[in-house]
Amino acid sequence: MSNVEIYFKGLADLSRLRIINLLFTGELCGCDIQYVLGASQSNISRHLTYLKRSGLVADRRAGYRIYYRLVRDSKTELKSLMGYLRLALKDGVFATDKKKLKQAIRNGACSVSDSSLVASRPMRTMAANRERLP
Amino acid sequence: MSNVEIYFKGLADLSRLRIINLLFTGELCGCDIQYVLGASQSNISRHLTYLKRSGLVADRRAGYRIYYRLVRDSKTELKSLMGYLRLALKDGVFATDKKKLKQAIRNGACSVSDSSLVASRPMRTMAANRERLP
DNA sequence: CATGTTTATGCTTCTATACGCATAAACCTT
DNA sequence: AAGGTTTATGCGTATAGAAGCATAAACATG
Repeated sequence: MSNVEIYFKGLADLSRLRIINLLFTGELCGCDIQYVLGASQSNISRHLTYLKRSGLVADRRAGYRIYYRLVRDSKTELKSLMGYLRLALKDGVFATDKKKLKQAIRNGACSVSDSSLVASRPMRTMAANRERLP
Repeated sequence: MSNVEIYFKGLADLSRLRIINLLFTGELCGCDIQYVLGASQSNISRHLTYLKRSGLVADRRAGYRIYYRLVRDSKTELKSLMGYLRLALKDGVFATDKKKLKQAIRNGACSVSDSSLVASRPMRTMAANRERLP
């Protein structure tokens, strides 16, 4: 399959677009993504696997967490696609998702975009996320 | 569904990407698209319907032919997406498809990008297309 | 009106994918 | 080693999309 086709197949799903939208904020661990989307753990995991397979998302392990991020490819092609996404993901669910994420981070979610802050911030667990649920 | 999602679902298919690629050349009628992709008529028709529903392609009728074209939306968002596509669709099938199309047009396919040429060019039918097939 | 050209659609089949549930796997802390 | 947190995966099911075949619909010309 051509890159283009792979990218589009990866992006042709609302949940995955919502994840991409969140990742524009910075690196996130799976549990925070799960919290914002309000979906099941296996669901989120599968979508993240799909996005990795498509070459749009990369990850790194840190302890028992895995942090996901948008790939920073230097190729013009991918940059252009990301540029479009940044433009296009802004209304509706995408906006409310971002608000929800920021709120969660203020309340001490596990993810931080600036990894130098990790040590100085309280570590919140998934249980803590669950407590934030309505 | 958000626009983004609709666009990506519309583009998450190789045949439809190949069609978009051809339409960058200009307006095309269904039979020439069919000839280049080498697919069945109903197949092409369905993909074109899908692309129209997604808001990526527009059409106009001229006699018993229908000419399809990329939408020329002034919104930055869609322009950005089209910009990406123009960048990304260039290798592999996309390149050979374009060659095949140009060849077909030289040989007198029904489609012309410049409608002012219509009168002065011989009208070729789908039967003519079939004759060009191997 | 009869015939030919192009496009659309109803129907069926096949495949891909999304989701939930349960369980495994990787890693941590104590 | 034991128990807790996060992530991955196997399995079954439901749904969406893609393709082929036949047929209808829209339009033209003679």
